[in-house]
Amino acid sequence: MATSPDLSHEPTSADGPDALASAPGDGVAPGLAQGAPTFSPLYQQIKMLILRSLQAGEWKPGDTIPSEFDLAARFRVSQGTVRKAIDELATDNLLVRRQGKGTFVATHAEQHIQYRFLRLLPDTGDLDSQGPAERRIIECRRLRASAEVARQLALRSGDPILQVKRVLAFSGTPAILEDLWLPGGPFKGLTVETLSDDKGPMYALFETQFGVRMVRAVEKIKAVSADADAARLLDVPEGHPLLSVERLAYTYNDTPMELRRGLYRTDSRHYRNELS
Amino acid sequence: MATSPDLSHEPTSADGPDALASAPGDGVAPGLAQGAPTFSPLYQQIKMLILRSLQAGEWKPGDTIPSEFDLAARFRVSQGTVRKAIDELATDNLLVRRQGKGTFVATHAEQHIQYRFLRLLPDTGDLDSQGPAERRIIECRRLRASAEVARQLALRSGDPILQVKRVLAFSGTPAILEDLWLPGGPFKGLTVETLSDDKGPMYALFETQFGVRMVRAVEKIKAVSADADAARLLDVPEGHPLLSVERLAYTYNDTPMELRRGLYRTDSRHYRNELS
DNA sequence: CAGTGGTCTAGACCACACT
DNA sequence: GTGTGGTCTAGACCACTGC
Repeated sequence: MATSPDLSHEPTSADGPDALASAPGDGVAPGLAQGAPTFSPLYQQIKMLILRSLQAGEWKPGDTIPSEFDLAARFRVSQGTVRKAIDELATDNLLVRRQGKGTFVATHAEQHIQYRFLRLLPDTGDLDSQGPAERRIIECRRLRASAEVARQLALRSGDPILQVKRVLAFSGTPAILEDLWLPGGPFKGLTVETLSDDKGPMYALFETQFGVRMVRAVEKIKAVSADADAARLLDVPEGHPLLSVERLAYTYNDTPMELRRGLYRTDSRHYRNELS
Repeated sequence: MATSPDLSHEPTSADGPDALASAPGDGVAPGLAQGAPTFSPLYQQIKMLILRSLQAGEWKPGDTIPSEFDLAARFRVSQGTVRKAIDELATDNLLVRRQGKGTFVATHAEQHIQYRFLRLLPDTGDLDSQGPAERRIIECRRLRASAEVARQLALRSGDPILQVKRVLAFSGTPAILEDLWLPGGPFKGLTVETLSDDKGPMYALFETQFGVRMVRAVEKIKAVSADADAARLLDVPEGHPLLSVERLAYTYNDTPMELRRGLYRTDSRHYRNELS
C-alpha cells in the first residue's frame, strides 16, 4: 500500500522503510488539508504549512530552516515539491536561499543594503554619500482608534492604538515626517524610549521586540502642500509641495499591522519605482 | 555517444533516433554559448535564445509560441529545462502561460484590465465608474535631442527625436499632462494623426505600428507646483501640488526607448504601489 | 570531506481547452 | 480524444560553504 503525503504539522517518528514509498503517479491528494472541493497542488499545501511554522515562530527571523531534504521527509513528499514551495516563499521575500549554506528566514535587520520599504533616494543616485538616516521621535502616544484608522487596521473604533510621530533627516536636513498608527495589543510596551534608543530600521525593532514581521505593504501616493506644522518640522516654506505616502503594512496572513503616513521632501530626492 | 544539447538558433532537421539521447547526468554544457569561463545554467541559455527569438520577431505579440515539448526538441534539452526558462520569462511579463491553450507573447493590447504601466487610480478604488481615458494630443513635433534627453535615451546630442504632448482626462476632468520623447529612428512615421486616430493604449500602438514592445520601466516621482501652462491644461490653480512622474521605458535588451514626464492631478486619485 | 542549495533528466499523471 | 500547460516523483550530478 502506498502511503499518502503526511501533511501533519509535527515531524513524524514513524520513519519506517516505507516512509517514502509513494509510487510515482500517486498524484496529488486533492484537498487533503480540508474537505473543500477546490483543487490545491501539493506544493501549495506545503507552502502553507511552512508559512504556518513561520507565523508560529518555529523559526525566527535570521534562523536557518531545515534543509529541503529534511522538510521533504517531514511532509512525506519529494524534495522537488518542497523546493517549489520554498521557491515561492523566497520570491515573496519571506525566505532567503543561500547556496551551500541553507535557507533562512528573511529579516529587516542586516538587510545590509538599505531599508527595504523606503523608496526615497537622492537624485544623484549616490546612496552612500548621505550617510545613515538620523531619526528623531516627536511623540509617542496611547489613544483610541478613530473610525478611519480602525477600518484600515481591521480593528473596532475605540480600540487602543499607539501613535508615533517622527522626523528622518539626512546630513542634518530633514527629509521625511511620519505619523504611524499601531494596534495596541501586539505593540504593548512600546515607548518613546524604546524607539529613541534603537539604532536600526524600525521594522527590525518590531521583529526583535514584538515578534511582528512586516511582509508586504501597499502605498497610496499624492502630492500635497505643506501645512504650518509640516513646514516647520521639515524646514520648508508653508505651501511647499510634498509627497504624501500613505502606507498600510501587513504581517503574515495579510493581517494589517501598521498604518503610516509620510510626508516626503522631494527637492533633492525622489521616490523610485520599477514597473514591469 | 551522447549528444550535447543543441543551442543553435534554427530548428534542426536531423531528428534521428539519437536526437534526445543525452544520458541523465550529462550535466550542463559549461559556457556552451560562448567560451567564457562563467558558469551559466542551461535553462538560462535557453531563456536567452527564446528572448532572442522574441526580439527578432519570430513570434509577434499575441502569438502563441511553440509548445514546451517542441522547444525541448528544438534545443535538445528536456521539457523541464525549457519549462524553467519559460517560467522566468513569464514572471518577467514577457510571456503569458495559459493552461490547456499554450504560451503567448505578452502584449499591451487586450491587457483587458487596464493600462499596465498606469498606476493612477481613483481614491474610491472604483476602477470602472470613471469610464475609459479620454486622450487629447496637444502636439507632436520632430526635433533634436538635448544633452539630457540624449543621455537618458542612449542617443547622441542632436539626434532626431519626436516629442509628444498630450492630456488624459476621465469623465471630462483632466487628470494627466504628459510629455514624451521618442527616438526618431524606431518611430519614423509617427504623426499626430496616427496618435489621434488610435483608440487603445499607446504602447499597443507602438507594438503594432513600430514593432516596439515596452517591457519594463523605471519611474522617479516628485511633488511639484503647477506652473501656468500645467495649471491651464489640467484645470487647476497655479501652484497646485502635482505629482511629477518621470518614466524611462525599456524594450528587450534593456534598450531605453521612451522618456516620459507626466504631471498627475492627485486631488481625487492616487498613485498606487505595492512593496514586498 | 559532508551538507546544502541548484540543475537536469525522464516519465507518469492531472487539469484544462478545444474539437 | 488530443494537445497544452501544471504537478509530482526519483535519481544523478554540479556548485558552493565550511569543517
